[in-house]
Amino acid sequence: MTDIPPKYNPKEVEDRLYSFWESQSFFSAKPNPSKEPFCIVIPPPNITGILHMGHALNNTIQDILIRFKREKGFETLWVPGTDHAGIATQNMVEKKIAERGLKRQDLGREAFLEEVWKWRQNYGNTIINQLKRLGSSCDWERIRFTMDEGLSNAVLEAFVRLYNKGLIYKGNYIINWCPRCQTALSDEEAPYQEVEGKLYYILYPFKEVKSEKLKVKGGKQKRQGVIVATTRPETMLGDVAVAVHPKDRRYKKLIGSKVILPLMEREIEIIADTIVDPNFGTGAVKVTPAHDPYDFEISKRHNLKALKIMGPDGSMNENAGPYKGLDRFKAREEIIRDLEERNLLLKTEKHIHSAGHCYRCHTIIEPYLSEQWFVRMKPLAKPAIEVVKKGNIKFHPARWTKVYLNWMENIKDWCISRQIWWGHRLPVYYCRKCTKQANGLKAQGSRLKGRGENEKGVIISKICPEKCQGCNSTDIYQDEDVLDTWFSSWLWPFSVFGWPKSTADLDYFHPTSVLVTAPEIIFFWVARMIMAGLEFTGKIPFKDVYIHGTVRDLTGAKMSKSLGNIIDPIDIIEEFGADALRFSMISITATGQDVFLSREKFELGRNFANKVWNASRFVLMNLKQSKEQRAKSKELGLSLADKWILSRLHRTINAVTRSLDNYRFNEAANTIYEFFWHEFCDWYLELTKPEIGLEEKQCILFTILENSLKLL
RNA sequence: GGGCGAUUAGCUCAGUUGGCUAGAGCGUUGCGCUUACAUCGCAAAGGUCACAGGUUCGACCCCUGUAUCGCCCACCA
Repeated sequence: MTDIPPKYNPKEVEDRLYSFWESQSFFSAKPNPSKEPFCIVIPPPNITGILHMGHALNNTIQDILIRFKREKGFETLWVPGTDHAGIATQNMVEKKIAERGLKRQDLGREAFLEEVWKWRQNYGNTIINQLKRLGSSCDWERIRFTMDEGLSNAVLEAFVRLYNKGLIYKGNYIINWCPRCQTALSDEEAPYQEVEGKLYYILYPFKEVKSEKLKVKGGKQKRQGVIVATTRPETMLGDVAVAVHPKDRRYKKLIGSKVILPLMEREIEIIADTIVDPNFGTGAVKVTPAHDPYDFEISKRHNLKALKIMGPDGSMNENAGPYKGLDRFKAREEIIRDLEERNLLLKTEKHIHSAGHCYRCHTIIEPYLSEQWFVRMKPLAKPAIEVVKKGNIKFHPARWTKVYLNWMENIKDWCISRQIWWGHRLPVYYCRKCTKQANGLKAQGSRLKGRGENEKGVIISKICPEKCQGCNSTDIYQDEDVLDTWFSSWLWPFSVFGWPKSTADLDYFHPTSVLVTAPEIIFFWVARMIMAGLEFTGKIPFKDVYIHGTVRDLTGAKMSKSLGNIIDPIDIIEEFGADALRFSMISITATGQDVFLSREKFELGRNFANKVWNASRFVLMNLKQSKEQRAKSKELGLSLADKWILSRLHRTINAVTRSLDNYRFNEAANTIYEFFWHEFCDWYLELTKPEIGLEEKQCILFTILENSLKLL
């Protein structure tokens, strides 16, 4: 803004411009039983986060909805907050103390957590402040955090209830393990990505074949052993069998015979299992129960023991013989070299396959056998499928319904324990005496727990029990693990209102009205909230789910720090203004479509904001009357132009309302843009200039301006 | 392997109940500093709406198939 005319008093105009914002009491909605409320809970961004364009889009949409409903006279509430982001935050703080040469183990659990809370104190509000800068009209008095006392209480309550219903169990299974973060992850936290790897063909010689005599040439190989194909040769150290399809002619006769596991020189059996696809590789699969989920299944069917060859950090352990201590990828190299030396590596071919990656640090995850806690999901999914099928919860655009249902119908149990320190610690306690006994029995092979049965010496309780109910011992300790962050997020729509306590807020604002989020969050959060809502409150948590597109750069890549293609919303706010940012985003984002951003695209909003500013300035600088006087001069003769612009205004109001009712935000934005710029400014304002001194003209100008700003 | 989305002006994209001479922003060309705005105004050029069939009085929009690009999911040893 340069060259402001001298007669124009910027302060005065600004005061006028914003006066009607202030005249409305937006915030701190209170339960008002006589009115139907409109309520949104913000998808809690994580406390390590900084505002990115996805947030900007998401919050702008919510802000539009909430302001729209306010304008329509609803009692509105928009609850903001953050989640504690267990793994991400812990990584952040670990990095910070590493600068002092410390590991979290050096500090110990308690001192480390103090560091985390300190970190949160200093940095945890960054994103909240950024949301404020964006202009989100949340109820900032009500800001919530998943580690707050009330919300933590809800987490423990939920765990105990599910456990008592037999919906939480502990078990030894293959889970996704991040060797860098050294914790278990849920399936959703380990998204599959394509990796260019290799498929190694390895000969497992028959028992009778002396390995020193091996001469591998041409067709002779088959007579000397079985060839298996693998992408992860290092796991062969933990092989306990070779599996073939029972009907595979090539191998039928071999079932039951033995081969020698190379390098380890162990005897393993050839077994038959229908899970094996005869058309892949050689049709023979090495079976590594401790390091592959499907091999684990096979091992259960054939009663094979699982042999773990890797430690939690992804390095080889004492079962790996000479490879002990090597990192998994280093071990792979050495094993390949050793196999080559022995003429056992027959072929290597390029192979593109998918591997899970840690969603926090992008390390390739390791399928890893370990004892974890799980939520049994099928029973929770059933009612959550029904409410969507019945239309009690609607997705916008509707196509996401199918995605949701498909996932829900194939849902797997949810691994909820994490081997980190920052988070809600499991409300699980053990009596040292009883568990010792139980472990003794386990070692003798007796089966101790069934589905939902209490393991001996295990106490599930929100508070630490004073003594063991079994043996009265007071030697009690708590499980070391914490819960998946999403185990607190899935309670969000009612935990923010005080659940499990029954509160007036909960009664009035829950279920909420609409949930606005990105597609990748459907599984993480939306589906789980629906399940939790039905399970714990008996109600759906929201009626509408609006799924907006993903923000991408011009090449279509998702914006991410690692790609370096981020456009920082704060930069845009500083250069163009928050209104320009928000208006641009909305007007270029078609319903549910991904949005491809570049810096230049924000010029659209900047230019429009500038137009609005100048038009407002022009109207207000010519205004002579007070608001009260203007109200008095209502009944005036209207010219054709006056009637025209007023009719266009009302048409615009109707069109914008209709668009917003149908979640068609870009349409609404473009409607008001078109009206304000090309009808109001280009025509009416110009037409009025000669008569600007007339009271009735000023009156109409002000009316149009005020209503346009309200629409905007 | 399954599911989904996209394909419209030089560029980026809108276009929901099938009825237009198919629209916008940016860019381009010409003119314009008329006391809100050059982050502007006026005017103009620019499209066989991916391709091939079909339904219909009428299709950018509905149906079938093809091609290209992208995304998500899946037990790719």
